[in-house]
Amino acid sequence: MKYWLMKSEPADASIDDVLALPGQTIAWYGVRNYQARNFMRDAMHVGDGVLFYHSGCAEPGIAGLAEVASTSYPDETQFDAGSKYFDPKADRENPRWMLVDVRALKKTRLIGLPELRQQPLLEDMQVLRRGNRLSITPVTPAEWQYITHQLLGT
DNA sequence: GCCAACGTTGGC
DNA sequence: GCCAACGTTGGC
Repeated sequence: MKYWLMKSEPADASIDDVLALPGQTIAWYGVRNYQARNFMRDAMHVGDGVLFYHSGCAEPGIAGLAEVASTSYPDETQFDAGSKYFDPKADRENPRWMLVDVRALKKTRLIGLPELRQQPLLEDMQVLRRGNRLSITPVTPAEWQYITHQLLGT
């Protein structure tokens, strides 16, 4: 059992949007970074815990809890010439971009960046590191425990 | 294999 | 809109 933080722009797919989908599940399309892809392809397992993070918005921070809901499979948008995620170098025999399904479990109160940065226990969290741009980062069990229990009271 | 140019992310 | 950080591309 591993834990992850996954960023989504709420204008694109917010925690509310995903909770409103059938099965509360979304294919995590659009990742075009090899490190993030490798996490989905090689390291994630069904049932892994996910912190659903809102980025690129007025109030960036953790907005909900989710879980990995599938093993990895090819991201269809790489083959779609009409998609902004189209990759001309990808082909079906040799897909370049993989994704997993993510199931939203619940919306939480928003834990913003300032609040996260204020916690000594979270000072090494990857998403808080200077210059971090990775849209998927591993979360340690201690960080997960602290966020879900101390900050969210679950 | 080096590295400059360029594009993107994402907080502020 | 700005800008720091960093990944990718492509010429050499």
